[in-house]
Amino acid sequence: MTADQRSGAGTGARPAKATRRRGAALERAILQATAEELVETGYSNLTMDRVAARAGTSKNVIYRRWPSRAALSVAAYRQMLPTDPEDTPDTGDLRSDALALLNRANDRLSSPVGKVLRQLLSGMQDDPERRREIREEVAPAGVAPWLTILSRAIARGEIDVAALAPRVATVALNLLRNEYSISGATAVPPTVLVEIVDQVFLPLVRAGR
Amino acid sequence: MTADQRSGAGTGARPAKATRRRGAALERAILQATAEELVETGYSNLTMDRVAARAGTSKNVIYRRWPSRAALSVAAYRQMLPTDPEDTPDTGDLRSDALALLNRANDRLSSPVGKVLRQLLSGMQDDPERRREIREEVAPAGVAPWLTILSRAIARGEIDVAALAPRVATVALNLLRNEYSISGATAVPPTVLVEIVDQVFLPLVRAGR
Amino acid sequence: MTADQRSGAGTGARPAKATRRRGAALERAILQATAEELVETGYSNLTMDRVAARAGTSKNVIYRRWPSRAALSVAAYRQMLPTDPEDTPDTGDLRSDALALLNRANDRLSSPVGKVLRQLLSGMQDDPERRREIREEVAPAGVAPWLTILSRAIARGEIDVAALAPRVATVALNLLRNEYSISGATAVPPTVLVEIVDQVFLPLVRAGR
Amino acid sequence: MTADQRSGAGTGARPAKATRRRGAALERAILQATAEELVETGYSNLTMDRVAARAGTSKNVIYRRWPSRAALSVAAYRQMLPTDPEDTPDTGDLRSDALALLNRANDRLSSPVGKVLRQLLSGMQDDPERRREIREEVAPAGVAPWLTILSRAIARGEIDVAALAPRVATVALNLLRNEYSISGATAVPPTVLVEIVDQVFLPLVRAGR
DNA sequence: CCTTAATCGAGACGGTACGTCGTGTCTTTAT
DNA sequence: ATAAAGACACGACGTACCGTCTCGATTAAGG
Repeated sequence: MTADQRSGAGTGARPAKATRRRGAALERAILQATAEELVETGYSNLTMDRVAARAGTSKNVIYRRWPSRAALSVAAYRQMLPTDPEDTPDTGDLRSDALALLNRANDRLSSPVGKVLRQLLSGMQDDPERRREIREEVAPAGVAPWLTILSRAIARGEIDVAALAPRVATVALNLLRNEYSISGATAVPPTVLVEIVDQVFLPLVRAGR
Repeated sequence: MTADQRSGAGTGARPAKATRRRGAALERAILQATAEELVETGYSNLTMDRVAARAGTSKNVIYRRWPSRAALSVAAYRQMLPTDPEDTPDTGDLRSDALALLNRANDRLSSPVGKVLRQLLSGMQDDPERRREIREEVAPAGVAPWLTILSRAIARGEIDVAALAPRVATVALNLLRNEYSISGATAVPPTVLVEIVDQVFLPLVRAGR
Repeated sequence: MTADQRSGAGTGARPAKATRRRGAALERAILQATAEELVETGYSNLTMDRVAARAGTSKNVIYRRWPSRAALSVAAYRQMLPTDPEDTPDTGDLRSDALALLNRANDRLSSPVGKVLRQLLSGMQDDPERRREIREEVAPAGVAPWLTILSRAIARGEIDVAALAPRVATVALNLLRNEYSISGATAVPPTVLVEIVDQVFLPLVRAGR
Repeated sequence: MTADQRSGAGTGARPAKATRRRGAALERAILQATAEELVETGYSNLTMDRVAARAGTSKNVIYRRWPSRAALSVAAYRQMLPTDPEDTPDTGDLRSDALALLNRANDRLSSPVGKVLRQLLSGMQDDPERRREIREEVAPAGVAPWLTILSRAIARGEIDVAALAPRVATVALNLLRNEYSISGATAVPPTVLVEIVDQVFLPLVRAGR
């Protein structure tokens, strides 16, 4: 939250905001407040009243921009995503690369941001529109680096080109996601990641050799 | 509430049930009503008031048995599960067996009961107690038949004994579950099942041969 | 309550009021509804739910203005009081004047409004705040005309000035009130009024002569 | 509360009542419990559940004997009344006698028992049956001594026989009662008693002389 | 520069559902 | 047969949040 965003809210003689926010600045403040609420209380406990209060605005202003709690939350989630491009690991060894990628995915899913993501996916079980938004935002993000490390392994002659098939390339990621969808909030232990890589991922990509 | 405010209950023209339900019979009626509400309106739209009305009882009676909407719903879900033992397919061909099992799982997950299951898992993101209940109820159910068909294939010499490793045996099921957790409410098309079996499951179990 | 449980209000086929009531207009509507309920069902059977329904609003709105059923009822009672100034009888004869005043008081106490008053006084036995409100609103109202007719009688030389002492001037009224507090709901018969005037009031005010 | 009334209520391993009470003993225990609740929490906060618990019995047993909370409370109130015959003051002076009687009435009305009485009268505004019960029990009690002191004053030649008229004889008592019905819970200050006697009672009974 | 239309902030409004409490009735078990 | 225990069906409580609305204050833009 930027410092000028809210002047002494709650003080008896309110000094009156320096200037009334509009447009983009206001929108950012609302999304920021929503993001904070999402992290602190979770999606299912997020209320429009609290978001409005935290952002120093009114529900009216929020509903003018987003039609529902769900839409607002998805919009706020987008702001939470890291924007820096991720560098794909390149150790020269497929197993190390895969473990690195899987660990990174695990870190993200177990981070506050990941927790929010899972809550959103859950909370929008019956809102296909929002689900699509989230899926399109998130899903593709993870596939590319796997294709990269597989391509390098193919180049090294380690595995066959068949491993680039989407179902094969994403198998580790999908199994990890599945762990979360079953286990709920807690982080997946590293042991499981090793199992996924050694018992499923590596045997599979090497099968076609 | 001041006590002189009390209304006389039961003076209306109630049909007056033959005899007042109690204990198990009443419990069954409540779970039945809950199950119907779950199928008709979904978990997130289920209200205690409606369940009570539908069951012809009062919220009081419900809260005496289950501490929350979540607990009630999980209990009702249990009643919805089919109780007949499932016969494991045995076609003499591992691929056919796997497809049959996966199709059956898909049918279940896309059925009303499956829909309810997914809603429950979603709605209890932050209620580890209920999650555990569901997981324990549901998860193990699906693994056994996979071990069976794999054992037969091993006996036939089709695949290696390594395929009995839990992560390997459940890989198809887990990938299917993952499809649902991503795609949401809609059923997974048969094409995907075939892909999972042919691109992942079969190559993997045959890898150790 | 988990927040994903939220229902959409207003989707039904509401008639949709021309314009939404606010402030004074709304307040009047609520007090009107309360007054009607008080007369129809009595204070002890008055419920916030019914008042809200009758006024076409929600309990929320009522509780925002009045902290309790008691406070609401007292406020409604105020609206029920006649606002027109009462003309003091002046027959030239103290006995006739007194009987006229006492009859009027009896009529008021036995009217629906009077019944409500008595219910309120009863129902707020242990709410000193509300009692004070009622007392201040109601008690003084009745004393003035008695002082007037007594003053006239003094001017006529009928009685002594000592009759203006508060305890003396209000004795008839207080005895009438006492009849109600003992007898409960029913009206006090005219015979009693005559007795009070002839056996107590007149002898007393004439005593000092 | 008699000692054998309740054995270790609330202790983990209930020792089981020595013997199960029946008939009169049970009835007394219930009325005793009711009386205690009336004094402690007041009529409007008295609940059947608590009475049953306190008496170590069940609501069923209570309802078999008394049809309602009101009837039970009135019955319990009767048990609270002092049974010893009251001695009428005889100072040889009507004013002293009257003040003594009025003070005694004031003490009773402001005592816990008096408080209960007023609550009952209030709470049964619309239960004529119970009101009658209370009135018949209580009202006559107070009149006799007033007739006694007035008779003695007549014998002394202090006042005229007309003072024995019921309305006259009870005027002080009724005015005191009225004070309570207006002021509510608080005790009436002694000043008021003196005023009633000196400004109303004495002038009135002496008027006919 | 001054009007004018739009938007903001604040909060009231009409609803639905919550989880709790007390009523008076009913059922069961044990004395 | 009745006591004790407690479940049952009902209605009301007071609170929370929804999504809509009204209202005055502020702000940007156009004549």
